[in-house]
Amino acid sequence: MAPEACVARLSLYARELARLAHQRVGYVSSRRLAQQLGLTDTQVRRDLSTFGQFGTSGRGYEVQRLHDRLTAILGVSGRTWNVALAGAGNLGSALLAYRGFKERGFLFRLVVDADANKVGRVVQGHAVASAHDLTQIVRRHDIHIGVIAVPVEAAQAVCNQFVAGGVRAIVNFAPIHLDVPPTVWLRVVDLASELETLAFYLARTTKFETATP
Amino acid sequence: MAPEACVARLSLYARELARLAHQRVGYVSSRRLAQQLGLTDTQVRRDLSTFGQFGTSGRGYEVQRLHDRLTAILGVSGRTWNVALAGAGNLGSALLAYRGFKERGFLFRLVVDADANKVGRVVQGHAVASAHDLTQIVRRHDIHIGVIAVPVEAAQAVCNQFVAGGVRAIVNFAPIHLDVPPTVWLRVVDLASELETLAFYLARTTKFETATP
DNA sequence: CACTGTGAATGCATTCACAGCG
DNA sequence: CGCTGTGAATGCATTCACAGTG
Repeated sequence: MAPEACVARLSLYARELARLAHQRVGYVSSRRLAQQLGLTDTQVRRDLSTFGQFGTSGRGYEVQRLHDRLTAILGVSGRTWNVALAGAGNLGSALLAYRGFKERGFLFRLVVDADANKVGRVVQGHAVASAHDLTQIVRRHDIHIGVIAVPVEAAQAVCNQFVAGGVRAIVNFAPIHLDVPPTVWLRVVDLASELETLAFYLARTTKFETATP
Repeated sequence: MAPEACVARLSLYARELARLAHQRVGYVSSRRLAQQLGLTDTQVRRDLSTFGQFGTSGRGYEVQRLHDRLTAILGVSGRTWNVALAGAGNLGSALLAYRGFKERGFLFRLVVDADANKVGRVVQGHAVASAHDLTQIVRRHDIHIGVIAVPVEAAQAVCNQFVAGGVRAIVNFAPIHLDVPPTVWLRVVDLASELETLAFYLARTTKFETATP
C-alpha cells in the first residue's frame, strides 16, 4: 500500500490539475505544481512516482492525462459513492450544501437526525429521516461512507450503527475518539483542536524567520 | 520548539482530562488515557514528557492538575483569543454555532461577508459586517486568529487582508493552498480531500486485518 | 537544456525495552 | 508490584544529489 502521507496529497494534485486543465494549460512541471500547492518539486515527483511514471523529461506532465490517471487512482472517476450524514444541525447542513462533494461523485443518499422536530423536514434539499433503526436504513441504502456530525454524546452510538450497517469508511466531526474495528477507515476533523494548536504557537512566539546561518 | 505531532495531540489530552475531571476521576494512567484516545501508552508518556514531568510512579497523573498544566501550555487558560470569521455562509454559520470554541476562550469578535445581502443581518447572534476595508477592521478589533470560510476565488485576497491587518494565525476551509508569509501560522481543513482520501482506501481493499505472520 | 525518476542520506515520529521510583 | 520517564532502535517521510531522457 502506498505511503499514507502521499495518498493524502494525491487529492490536492488532482484538484490543482483540474484547475490547470480548466485554464487550458497543457503541460505542467513538478516545479510549478509544487509552487501552486506550497510543496517542493522533489516531493511532487516522489509522490507521483509511487503510482507510476506519468511525466516526460524536459516537458513535464500532461495536465489532462495526469488528472485522469490520478482521479482513477483515487477511486473518484467514473463512479459515485453513497454517503450518509448523521446530524442535520448547522454543521451537517453546511456539509450538505458544500458543492465540492457532488463534483467528485460523493452523493448524500441519506440524512438522519435524532431530534424528532427535525425529522421530516427538508434541509438543503434533503429529507431528514429518523435515526431510529439506523443500522437497517444504512444497509438498505448501500451506504459506503458515513459522516458523523452529531453531539459528542451520540457519536459512538451512531458510529456503531454505521459499522453494523456495513459502512467501511467514516468521517467524524465530533470531538471524541471513536472506536472502530480495524476493517473500517476513519478520518477525523477536529475543529476545536485546530484552534487550540494555533493558540499554542501564538502563545509562544511571534514566529521568527528561521535565520539561516 | 516541541515536536509538531505532539503539539497536535496536546489538545486531545486536555480535552480528555477535562472529561475525566468532570467525572470526578482523580488519577489516570497513561494506559487508560491512551485507550480513551486510541493511542499507545508509550506515546502518551513521551508526549507529556516533552513538556515536563507530571506523573507519579505507580499512581499515574493527577487529572485536574495535569489538565490545568496542559491548558496553560496550550495557551488557552486564563485568557481569550479574538477570532474573525470571513464568510457567513453555511459553513461559517456552523462555525459560529459551534460551542467548543467559546468553551476554550475563542471568541468571534468579527464576522464579515462580501455579499451585500448578508451585510447587516445577524447570523447565530453575530452581526455581519461588510468585507470592505477588511484590513482596517481586523486591526481595529485586534484579531488574533482569522477563519476563512469563503469561496475559493476569494480566499487568497481575504487571507492577504487578514495578514495585513496583523493576524498571525489562520484556519483555512477553502480548498486551495494559501500563500502566507512565514511569520503566520496556517492550518487547513480540507473537507473534499478527506473524502477523497477515504475513497482511495475504499476503492482498493476491503481492509484486511493485518495478519501477523 | 529542462525536465523526470530514484538510490542514498537525512531528519522526524513512534515504538521498544528497561532503569528507577512510590 | 504498577507505574513513569527516557535512551536506544526502528520505521516513515522528506530532501539531496544526480544519472538519464526527450
